[in-house]
Amino acid sequence: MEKKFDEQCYDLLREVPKGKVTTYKALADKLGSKAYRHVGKVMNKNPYSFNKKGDVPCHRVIGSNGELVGFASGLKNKTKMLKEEGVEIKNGKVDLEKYGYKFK
DNA sequence: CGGTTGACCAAGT
DNA sequence: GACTTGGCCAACC
Repeated sequence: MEKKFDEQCYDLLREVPKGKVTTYKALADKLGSKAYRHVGKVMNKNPYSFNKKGDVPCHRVIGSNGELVGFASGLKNKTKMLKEEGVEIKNGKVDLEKYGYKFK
């Protein structure tokens, strides 16, 4: 057990390419847990912001239904960033079928 | 060790 | 269709 659940979340998140998004549920599920909540909590504290060396695109993480749930810097900002990356957002929602990244 | 906390989710009212 | 409740899991105090 080298990495904590938190760090695994970050690692998985780093895997998400630009222009794609993932869900808290997918992350937790991929890690073999249902700690959706914990993922968000960790992201909120996120020791690595995508703006820092950690390069963790926390803004690419959204709700399970493709709906943007929350963001420390403001949901508006999150939406904007995603749009900048090429993700089409309708009414604060993302098309998971198109932009939802699937982990291997 | 027990209780609190979360950027959640699904179901119920 | 908007709001409330319960549940789930791991980290933190």
